[in-house]
Amino acid sequence: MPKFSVSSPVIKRLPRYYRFLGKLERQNIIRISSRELSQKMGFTASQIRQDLNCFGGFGQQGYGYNVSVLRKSIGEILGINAGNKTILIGAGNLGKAVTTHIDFPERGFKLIGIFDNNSKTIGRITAGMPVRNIDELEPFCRKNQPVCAVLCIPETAAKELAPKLINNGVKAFWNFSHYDFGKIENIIVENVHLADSLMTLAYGLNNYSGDE
Amino acid sequence: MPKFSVSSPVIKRLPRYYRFLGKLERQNIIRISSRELSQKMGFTASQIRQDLNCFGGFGQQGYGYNVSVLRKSIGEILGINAGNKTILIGAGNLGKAVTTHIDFPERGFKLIGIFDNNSKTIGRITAGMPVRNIDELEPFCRKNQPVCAVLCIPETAAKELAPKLINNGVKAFWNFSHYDFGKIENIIVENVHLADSLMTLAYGLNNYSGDE
DNA sequence: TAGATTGTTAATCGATTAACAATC
DNA sequence: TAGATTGTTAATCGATTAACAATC
Repeated sequence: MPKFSVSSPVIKRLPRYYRFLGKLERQNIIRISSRELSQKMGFTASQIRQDLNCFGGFGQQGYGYNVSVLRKSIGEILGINAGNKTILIGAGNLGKAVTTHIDFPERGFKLIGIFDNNSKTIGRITAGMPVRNIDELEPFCRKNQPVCAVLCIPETAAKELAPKLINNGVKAFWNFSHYDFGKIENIIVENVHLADSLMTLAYGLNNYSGDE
Repeated sequence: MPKFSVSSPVIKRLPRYYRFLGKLERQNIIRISSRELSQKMGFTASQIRQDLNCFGGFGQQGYGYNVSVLRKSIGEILGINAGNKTILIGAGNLGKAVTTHIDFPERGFKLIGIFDNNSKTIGRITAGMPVRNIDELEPFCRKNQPVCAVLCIPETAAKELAPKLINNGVKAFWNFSHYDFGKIENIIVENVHLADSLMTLAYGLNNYSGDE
């Protein structure tokens, strides 16, 4: 649907639009103009119209945008209904939190397996399924063909497992580890560097907050 | 130290530099040129030199940069030793994971209190301290003056608590909730929208991965 | 129809990259 | 000194904003 390759700043804004439109929908707001939406979201109206027009004309001159139609459209663009088969590796504190905190189906993913190497954790029921032994990882992949892996493991483990997963057909990684994938053809990686985020906050706190 | 207000893309790269320099240090690498570092990190050498020169000349012509000096300098710029007093609100799965997974002192923060409203959670020892009743939040703030709050709570709770925390002198928020702070004078907010991150990955998976 | 607001083109702004003189 | 590599200025690139004709 996109006219051509859409720039990454635009794509990163799509979930935000989706979220805000959801809020509007829950407030029973039927239509909204780019100007009203811009005020609510802190973007410019121009940017909103530019962004949306990367994917086609969702609005109507003189009227604006239909909230629920627009939300549904953005959901489709994002692939919210794709149900991409996904495994999660590392059922420690972080892995468990991700598993319980994120509504995978709602975001376009289907969690089909959880793995860990810790004998205390293996077998425990998490998100309705038993944590599997990491030894079963490759056979499991061959059989069930997950396309996405969530990495809640240390850097060293990620470094070791990533090539194996790629070999077994995994195309996308949600990477919470410090392992650096670099650029790999046809593989997409979304890094979540929580510590980096916190350090950015430290910078702000020490340089911009308060009376300066 | 910064010559003048440094742009946000630069600041967001600082933790990454810090992290990579740490790796180099552990490999006992003493010096590195911007070109070598650029190859390792996937930036251009030009960008690295530009970025660093926002804060002063850390290098030496003909030599490059001293790894550990540069790392230490970036750490100081980020405020890694500031020990900003911090409270965490919401000791559910996500809050617990953040508490255990993030090394706060290492990032410039000192965790001094954890709060929840769930009677099952209150009193439980987490990160070496008891989870406090949310009712104690304001008195605690008045007494202990935290400058930073980590919000691992739902949007509604964040909406209610944010103004109270600001009133009590909190200057910085690490916000895992969907609550939208907007722009507030002298208050800095670092949002972590995990679901947004995952949806970005969905987009990539459905549009760029594989043979397209 | 007149008013409103989009879709889209053009102008601006900022960030990245290239180039090179300064200098270790 | 000669070679290497920075610090910094200038050129390019891309993203955001402004403007306006198209149109509901």
